Amino acid sequence: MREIDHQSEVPVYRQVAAAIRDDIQAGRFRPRRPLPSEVHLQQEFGVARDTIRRAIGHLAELGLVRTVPGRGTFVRALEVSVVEMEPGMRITARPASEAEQATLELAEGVWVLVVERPGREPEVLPGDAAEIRVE
Amino acid sequence: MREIDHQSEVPVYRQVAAAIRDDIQAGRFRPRRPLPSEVHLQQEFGVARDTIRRAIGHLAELGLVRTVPGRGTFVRALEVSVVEMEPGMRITARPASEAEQATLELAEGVWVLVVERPGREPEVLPGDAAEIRVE
DNA sequence: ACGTATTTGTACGTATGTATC
DNA sequence: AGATACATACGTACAAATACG
Repeated sequence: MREIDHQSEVPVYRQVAAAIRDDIQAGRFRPRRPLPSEVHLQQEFGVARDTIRRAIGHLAELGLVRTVPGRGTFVRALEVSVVEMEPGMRITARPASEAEQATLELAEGVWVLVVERPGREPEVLPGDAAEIRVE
Repeated sequence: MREIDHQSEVPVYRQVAAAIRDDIQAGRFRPRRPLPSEVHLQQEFGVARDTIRRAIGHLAELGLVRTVPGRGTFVRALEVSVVEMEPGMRITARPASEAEQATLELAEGVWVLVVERPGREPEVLPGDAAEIRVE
């Protein structure tokens, strides 16, 4: 059983989320690998499944994990793409297709950025892990 | 009791969300006014409070409403601001202050855009209801 | 092709805490 | 202080998606 303080003013689900985040950053839960199941985590932390789901939901909002129904919750391999704006470039945004949602490991509702450069193929980036810069 | 189909393949909380959204658009729930309380809605729709909260959470994600602990859930008066980018302008983004969260009716976690034009006061816009354009 | 086990999703209920009025 | 409203947390049950033998 893990270190949860039910008396703390910080909600249990946030404590759990922080613990899982730390585990991800410590390498215990690896990118592209699933977290333990909700039931497993529930037992490990000694909290209700509801609480685990809130914790995971919070991490999903932050873009750290991504949940797939019937399969599990996976640690996102997230690298921020940095795009330097140059003359003639165009960047547009649109909802991700299902295929993009899968290959880019996007949470539901996350958009993609389409980067168009003259004479090149358009590039599609995850909207929640891209940075646009201008000199 | 309202029109909920528990056999439908669309989840109850989405049906409730749709019904509330329709009520907002039909003017039954007005901008800047609170929705009925969760307990009231629970009785009106004949579902669990949990389900009402999911429905409201969904609407909050869409930016249609905003929930304030201890007070209620309010219909957002949302107008999309359109900003035309011109030479010399700068737009930056940052987390909303508490004051901005209140006056701009922002959900938690929504950022604001700061629009700076030479020789003018900076303008602060809600990040979830602003559109930046370039000719 | 089919059933079974696993995992997440939804929905219900109940209790208690915290914020606001 | 008391009433009202949202927030968190517990529990339970079943449905739906997936994976596998």
